[in-house]
Amino acid sequence: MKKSTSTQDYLKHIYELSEGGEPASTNDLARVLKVKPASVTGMVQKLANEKPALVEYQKHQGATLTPVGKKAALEVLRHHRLLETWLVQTLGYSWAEVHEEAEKLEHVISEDFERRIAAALGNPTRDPHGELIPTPDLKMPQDDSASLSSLRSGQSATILRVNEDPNLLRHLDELGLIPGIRLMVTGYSPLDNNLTIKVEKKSFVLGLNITTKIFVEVEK
Amino acid sequence: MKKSTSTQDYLKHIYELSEGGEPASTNDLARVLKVKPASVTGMVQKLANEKPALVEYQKHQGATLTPVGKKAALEVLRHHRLLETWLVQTLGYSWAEVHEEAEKLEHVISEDFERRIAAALGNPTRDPHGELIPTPDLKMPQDDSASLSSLRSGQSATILRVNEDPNLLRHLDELGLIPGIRLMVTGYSPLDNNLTIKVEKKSFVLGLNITTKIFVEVEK
DNA sequence: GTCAAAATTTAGGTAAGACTAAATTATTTT
DNA sequence: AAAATAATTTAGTCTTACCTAAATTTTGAC
Ligand SMILES: [Mn+2]
Ligand SMILES: [Mn+2]
Ligand SMILES: [Mn+2]
Ligand SMILES: [Mn+2]
Repeated sequence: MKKSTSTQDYLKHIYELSEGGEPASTNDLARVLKVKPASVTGMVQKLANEKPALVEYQKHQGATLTPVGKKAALEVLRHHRLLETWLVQTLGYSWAEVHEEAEKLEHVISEDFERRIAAALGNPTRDPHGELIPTPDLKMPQDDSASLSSLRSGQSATILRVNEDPNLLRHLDELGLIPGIRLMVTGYSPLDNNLTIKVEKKSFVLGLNITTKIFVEVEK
Repeated sequence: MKKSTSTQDYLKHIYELSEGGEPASTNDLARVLKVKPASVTGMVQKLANEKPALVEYQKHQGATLTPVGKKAALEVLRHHRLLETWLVQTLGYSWAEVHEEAEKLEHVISEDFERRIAAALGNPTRDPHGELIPTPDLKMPQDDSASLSSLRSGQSATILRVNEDPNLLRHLDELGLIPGIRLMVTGYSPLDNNLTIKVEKKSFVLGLNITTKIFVEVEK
């Protein structure tokens, strides 16, 4: 029942690509997995014919996960996000550096290792990017964050998560807008949806392009 | 140039089996690698035909490492031993539990990861079992330890390493005879080569079967 | 609704690295 | 020195997961 590295990566990426409701297309999977579309077709057909089936697949309609496949995907995702958190906390990796390392380690660590790092980290619920970490019984917790773009003047909030786009990440890192930081909205421009936000003593004006990609917990 | 997990394990075990001077035999490799002898023949032939060659191989004569193969073997061994040290130090693994975990991780960590854990541990020279860790430039350090069996009454020493035999390990663990412990020889029996040793306030009499498998640094 | 472009699938191959069964070579025993 | 036993190698398969090239299906522009 132990799944290959390849299978685990397929399941993880099918999970991520189909989170929005749409099945993951052959082409999109090929892109994120860095293999040819023809290879993806072969692999999803195989995963759909396993017993029990890991994916639901109809020709030309893309792939979604069965409950069994989803468990397996969340297992890998839990490993990945715990590992990223742990590499950052204990080995001084930067936010940006951890991904590749976790991408390889996620497939080889034992359940014991998983429990040990989770415990050592105090059973965190989010990774360094702010992504939710699946629970030990492999459920994805409900995301209670709100988009920064939905806030208005006077509201305060703490950053939980930012989109993983590397360019955005670097930009926000320079501004100090990273998970854990507290901010306050001091202005809103209805015409262009710009928000003025204040962090510590500094203020920035941010466009919709940015504010929709920052997720926060609003103070009541 | 990046070597497969399989190749890395072959090289590591050829290194270990041929440390005594004799080439590693097909059968012995099959045993430690948990693979059939026929598979070993195929693989060592392949490794001998790589350019540059990783092993020296003559039909029926077993395999030894070329300088290139030896570097690669020491690389894996360094990873393995650093990982074991680190898992014990930072995640509370016991002495006995680490091996399997390190066996898988050794093949996937980056050089950056290696440097980070080495630095975090203070660049250790021995792993938790007391085995020497290859240096960053992949040389095996000179082993300056002496067998406990060579000591005589009045000499004091610190345990550096014990043989990895699981039964012996458990026994010595109960007696508190583990790397780092200081002991003194208080008696020697020429007829059976038994040694009486004192650790803290306790004394034990140990036979040659045990004393030849404990390695120490003698105090001058 | 037709038709070209884009996406997807099929068919046929390759490379690693394992296995089994049979053949060969080496080592012991007598 | 021959026979028996043990170790090793060869030959032929299998599985996994990739690839390319060609065929097909779907979609979007007119
Ligand atoms: Mn991965
Ligand atoms: Mn797990
Ligand atoms: Mn290994
Ligand atoms: Mn290394």
